[in-house]
Amino acid sequence: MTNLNSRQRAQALNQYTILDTIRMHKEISRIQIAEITGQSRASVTNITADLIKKNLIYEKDSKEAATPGRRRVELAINPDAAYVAGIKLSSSRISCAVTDLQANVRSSVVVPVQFDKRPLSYVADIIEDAVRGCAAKANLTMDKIFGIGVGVPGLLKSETGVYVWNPLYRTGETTLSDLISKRLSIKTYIENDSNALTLAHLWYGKGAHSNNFLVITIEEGIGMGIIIDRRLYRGINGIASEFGHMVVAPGGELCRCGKRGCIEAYTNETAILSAAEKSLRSGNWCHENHGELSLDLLIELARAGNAPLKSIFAKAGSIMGLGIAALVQIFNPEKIIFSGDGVKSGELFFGPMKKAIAEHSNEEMSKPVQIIVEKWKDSDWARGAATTALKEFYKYPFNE
Amino acid sequence: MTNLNSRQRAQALNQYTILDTIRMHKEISRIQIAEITGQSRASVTNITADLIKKNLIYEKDSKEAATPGRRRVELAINPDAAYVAGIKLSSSRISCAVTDLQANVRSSVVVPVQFDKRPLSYVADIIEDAVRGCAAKANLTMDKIFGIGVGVPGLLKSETGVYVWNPLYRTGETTLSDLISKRLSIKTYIENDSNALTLAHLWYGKGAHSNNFLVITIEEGIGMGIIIDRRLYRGINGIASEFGHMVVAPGGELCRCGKRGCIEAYTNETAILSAAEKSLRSGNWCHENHGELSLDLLIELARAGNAPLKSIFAKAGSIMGLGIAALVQIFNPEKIIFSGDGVKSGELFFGPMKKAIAEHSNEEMSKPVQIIVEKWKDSDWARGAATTALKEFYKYPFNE
DNA sequence: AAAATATATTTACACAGTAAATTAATTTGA
DNA sequence: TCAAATTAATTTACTGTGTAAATATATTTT
Repeated sequence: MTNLNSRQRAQALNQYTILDTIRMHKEISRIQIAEITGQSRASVTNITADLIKKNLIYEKDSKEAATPGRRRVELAINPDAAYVAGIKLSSSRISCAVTDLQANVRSSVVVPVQFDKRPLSYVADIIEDAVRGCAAKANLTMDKIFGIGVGVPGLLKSETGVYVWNPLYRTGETTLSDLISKRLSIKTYIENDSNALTLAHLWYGKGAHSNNFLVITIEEGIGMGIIIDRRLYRGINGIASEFGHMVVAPGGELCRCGKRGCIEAYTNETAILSAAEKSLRSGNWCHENHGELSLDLLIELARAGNAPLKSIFAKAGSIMGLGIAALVQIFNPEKIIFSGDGVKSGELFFGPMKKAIAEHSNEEMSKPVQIIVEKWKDSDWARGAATTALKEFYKYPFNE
Repeated sequence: MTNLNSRQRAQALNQYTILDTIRMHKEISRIQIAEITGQSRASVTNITADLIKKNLIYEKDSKEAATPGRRRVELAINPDAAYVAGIKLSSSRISCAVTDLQANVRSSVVVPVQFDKRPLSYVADIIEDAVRGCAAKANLTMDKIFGIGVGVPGLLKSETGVYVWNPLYRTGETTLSDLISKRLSIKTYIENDSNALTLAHLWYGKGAHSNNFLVITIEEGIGMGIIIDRRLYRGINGIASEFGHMVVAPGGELCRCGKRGCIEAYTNETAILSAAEKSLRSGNWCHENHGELSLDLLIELARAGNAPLKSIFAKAGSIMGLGIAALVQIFNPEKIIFSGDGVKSGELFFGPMKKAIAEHSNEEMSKPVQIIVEKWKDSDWARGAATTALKEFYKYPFNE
């Protein structure tokens, strides 16, 4: 599987390039593949024949076209050639999804869970059940699941799966990926949750046709993924892109990471909730009328015209904008994609953010950047995690 | 030269890999090359034979070794196989250097120049003279000069050489690289000065064995170069890494770029000089005693114990540290290299900077980073620019 | 139905790179 | 001093991917 010599590497690359080209274009003829990849038609015929034999791709019924000459036969990935599972760990729950080769979610489940008190094996138990349940729900036997991707918050060295900083469970000798792969006998890949989601954007989302972009995730934590030349950048220790804990206000608010003035300390859900609580308490607000304070409620009130709340969102947005401006100056990216549950605050947050970006970055750099706020779906995290496993599948589909 | 088919591309890659391996290791035997590149011994023999025939490399006299068996024949780049010229434009002067294939400076000249009043052709004239002079000084005829690299401050799209923002001369329709290549009939490459210097570090300097690092240049402007996976990152428009104009103090000092609170507005030579002048004027300092105010003088006075001056350097260092901390969080780089004339302020500046980095970044990320302050040589800028041309040479040395 | 046109496959082959054998250059030890 | 041992480099014989060109296939146009 590994340790190929230079000729085999060149061959593997040609094969991978063709498969990747088909995946990216969804439907594409052999001639187009030859043009795009620079390989000869004969070669494309051979390699695609191999892929068809292995059931990874199939020929679509050629559609009518009013041009003379033989019709192009469109090739497409067979989404049912294999499946993967994706797991996302959050502070309060574990989400699981099973997807096909095109990252279509076939089934998903969410299990509420408390991390802090239980041993890691308990977490692994829940994940095992979730994967089995998810597979069953999608009418799949476990042997159809090619791999499992796990997305976790915090800093971890992605090659080894070892945590550097972990907000969820106590870090021990065993890694979660080992526990899971042992239980289910399925290869398991662990990755920072934002990085995994970024890969999903690269392969199937708004970044499918971009080479350089950033993904910012807004949830309990503020995360980032960096795509450079269509590859995920992880840094020297695999712990890069800790954008949320970049300091924008030296000596400012205390952050849960221990530093002061981090972006996260102003922009995550907790920060907004606690600022809102303070504001509402000082006003004539009656708590019982609305029950538990939630982000959804705050958004509703702010949209209805509550000025102090509006300014809380605006301040958070401005701080975010200052950080994003720095990223714009440094990366000159094609686009910045905002994902995660936190995007629901919408223009309350992103309006002021965009203003701050314009103010704190050079026009030449900020104007061409596309700011994309994704519509968020609950299974997106787990789907992102699944992509981590999909990536491995596409890497080595030729050696059984 | 371009437009190779997939087989030719694979071949070119193998050839390049071997040449690159020799360059990186300075001296290396065929067996080692085979091991490192994963190619067969036979192949290495063939390709290196080709390189020897073309005079790009040569066999060193094998040295004595106390091990049994036939001695390894060390191969090395022939530095005299070709030469390149490098040009660096600063606000007050043009520096030129001619280097060999190993980036050794063979000769260099500096020409004082005023940009603002003259047409671009005047600049090109000076450059032409400088290159001819430099070549003569190194006893080389012009046909030995393979290429010219020009390093310029400001934002420019590197493929086209077109300026986006230029602090030196009025930007017109013609690009400087076109003017030069026409005059001398030598292929000319233009690149942001910091990027060029960063390439020099990657190929011949402190970054020679690192895959991911940053270079910060301190001069009139604060510049940055980003190396990711041994490649220079330029961003989507080729204008990335504008670190100097990242805002760290919203609403702070006015910067020459028009924004407020940029790192450059606190840390470049002008900022320090003007802060110092204010401080000295308010004290009992006698201007005539010391002549013109210069950075060298300020450093001398601060080192001698002038507390207000010391704190000016310290403040600049802290601001830089805040910015660097952000880079550390985002990139998790292996090392950060500081270059440029500004490094001469030494610990006055870098001491407080390091303290600020530690304060504003997570320990897991800041501790492994190597902060390297380069000793600065005057010809380093021009040498960096020359590297831009060298890079192109190594890319295509096989097709004449 | 033949001509024109475009796509895909087959054929015949080139040649870069490989494995294995051979040659070359050394040290070690008897 | 010379055979044995050891390691490096080259040569030999061959493999097989990928290529160019020819051919087959599928379709529209006239």
